[in-house]
Amino acid sequence: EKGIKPSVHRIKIYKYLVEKHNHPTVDIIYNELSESFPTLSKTTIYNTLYLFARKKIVITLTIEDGELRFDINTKPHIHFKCVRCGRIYDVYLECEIFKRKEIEGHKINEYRLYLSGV
Amino acid sequence: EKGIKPSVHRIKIYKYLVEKHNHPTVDIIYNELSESFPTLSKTTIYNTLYLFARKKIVITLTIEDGELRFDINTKPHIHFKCVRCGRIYDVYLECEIFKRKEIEGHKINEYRLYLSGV
DNA sequence: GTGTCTGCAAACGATTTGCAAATTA
DNA sequence: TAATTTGCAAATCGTTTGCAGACAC
Repeated sequence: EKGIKPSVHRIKIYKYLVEKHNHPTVDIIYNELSESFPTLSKTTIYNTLYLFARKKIVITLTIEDGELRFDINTKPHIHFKCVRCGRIYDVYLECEIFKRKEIEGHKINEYRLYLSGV
Repeated sequence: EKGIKPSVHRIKIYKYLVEKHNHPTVDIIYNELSESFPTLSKTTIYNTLYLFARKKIVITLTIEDGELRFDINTKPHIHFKCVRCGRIYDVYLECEIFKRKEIEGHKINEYRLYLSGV
């Protein structure tokens, strides 16, 4: 996978991201995976996720202040957080502003749109 | 100001936000204000900013992961961060998606759009 | 065997809390 | 005076680092 050695831990974390495609924090992954895999450490999850992020296998999100999450879906899209159930959903909507490469003469590299509601 | 007692510290911090209208972190405020006001503590800045946020005098931003910033401009608008100079600019652009109150049957309370570029 | 991966434990930095002293009404 | 605000110091939490042992080629 893009120049990453497939260790047991990395495969486990990768599969978790693909199968759940929730938008987990490090803690969520740790809590869920360590049940079936008790020796897994948080350090390894950090290592792996930041490795994935560097290799552009995942993107990072901060929808709510101070909550870092990871998304295996690297295509540009919008995130919607339900304030009632807490889940995060991917939304694909056209928005003409996202197609612009510059605004008022300034180059734009990246768009992040977060929505919240019910 | 909306049911907040105007102590010396609170006024100082409020004026800072209005005059600079940068989008400071707690540390930025602390570093700049403590020069002219050496006894000011970070605790007070936290207290004051969270008080302002509760009273909706400021909004909070997290453009980059793990960096909490505060904005005295509570009107809905877009934030643009220049990756070269690090400054954050307010952008007012029409975007038809922002006017929608619901998407695919789900109510939307809040839109946050962050841009980065040069 | 060499280099990489893992995970404990300690370090770290931002934020929060407890509480006593200072301030304000 | 009574209630609120301030700020030090300690606690806490998420994240990072150092390093030694385990693992993979």
